[in-house]
Amino acid sequence: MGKGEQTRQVILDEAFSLASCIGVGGLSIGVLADRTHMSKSGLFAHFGSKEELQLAVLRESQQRFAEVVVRPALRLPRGLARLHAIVVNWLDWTKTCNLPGGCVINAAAAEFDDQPGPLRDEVRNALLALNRTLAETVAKAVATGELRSDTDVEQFVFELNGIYQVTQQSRRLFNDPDADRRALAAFDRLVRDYAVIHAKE
Amino acid sequence: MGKGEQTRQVILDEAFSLASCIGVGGLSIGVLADRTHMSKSGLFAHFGSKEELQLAVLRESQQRFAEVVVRPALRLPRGLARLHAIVVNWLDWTKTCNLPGGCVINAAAAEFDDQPGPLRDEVRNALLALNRTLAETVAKAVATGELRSDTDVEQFVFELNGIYQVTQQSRRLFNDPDADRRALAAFDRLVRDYAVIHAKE
DNA sequence: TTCCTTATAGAACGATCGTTCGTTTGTGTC
DNA sequence: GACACAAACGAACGATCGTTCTATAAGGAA
Repeated sequence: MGKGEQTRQVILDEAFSLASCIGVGGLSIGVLADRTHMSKSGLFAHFGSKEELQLAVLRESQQRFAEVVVRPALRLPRGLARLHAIVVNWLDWTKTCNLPGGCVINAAAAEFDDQPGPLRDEVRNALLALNRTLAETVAKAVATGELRSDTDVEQFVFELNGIYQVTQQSRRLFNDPDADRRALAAFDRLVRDYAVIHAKE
Repeated sequence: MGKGEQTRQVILDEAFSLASCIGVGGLSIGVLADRTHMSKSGLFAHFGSKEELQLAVLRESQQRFAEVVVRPALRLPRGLARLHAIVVNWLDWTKTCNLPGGCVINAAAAEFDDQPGPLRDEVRNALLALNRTLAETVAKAVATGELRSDTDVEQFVFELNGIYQVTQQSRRLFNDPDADRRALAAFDRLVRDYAVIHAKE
């Protein structure tokens, strides 16, 4: 890895955790230059524009998410076991990665949902891809016979997203110590309602 | 109402709908002055600081929320009917009010959850108050015998918040035409799971 | 070492930020 | 109409924003 790639990665690391706290929109070249002990122009040259820097941060976030949340779960057998692993990794990934201020993309989703442009597109595509992954995982749990065959997969994913978002808010804004427990309880209720009934009595 | 109060309200109206699109943190005195056809200093004098303006917007949002979401529902009998009304009003209130870019406070929650200060406190208190209202409403549905007596009220409210947040995201970021339907389906599933079983067979 | 490329620094640009100040305009009261 | 007070303006402040330019320093291949 050349010198350029190397420092670019250092910048991205810093931008990543900074954006976690103040949002992708709140990133500033000057502040980032200070934190990395570089000149503004030197840092700027690596990206060409502020927007490109922001996009790079969003792509970095996607990459780490795939490595930390999705990939480890792929080693488990398809079905509920894998789905459960993804959900747990998902809920914990802000702790696993260097995300002192919560998921970058999720915050960016609320920030840019009304501002058309490349940033909104990037966020949108990232979350659409995540939903697709979740949908496939749920569909496999239907295929294995663990979830009912008439399961509304899209609805299932919809509700999963709700659980994730309220958990983030409860943790970050309310400092609710029960957030994780409640999230898992909501997930259990979701799975139970869609689960195949094995025995009648 | 004196002249001062009058223009202050004009400013707040504009700031309110602007903040809906770009966030409370993205508000700027200059832009707001242009939109209201005032000078920066003239507008500034009404609030004394930018932060005070932002706080005023958040308080304005709380007031409108109470009028549009909670109050109309209080005319319905306590219990599931009232809870249902609140949820429906809640999901629709960005359409009812002048909120082209979604709920101001909810966006601010994601924006300030990592930045200590008066703004975070205001958002936090607003959402805590909402959760308290929701909890009381759910508790009354338990009291009327419509929901099971062992209902975990906090869990119920937790999941309600999840439904609200994912609905906002689905509508604003994904332009999902099914968002409202899915939200109501999730709410129905929530109520059904906690409802008292009337007949056994 | 030599040479070319890449990476970083430094200074400056125009724009916008929130804020302050002094002045002018407007409103309401005696 | 005169007066007191509130409201709005216009100009300017220092700071920071993203960006551009030119020049210096470092890196890597021959």
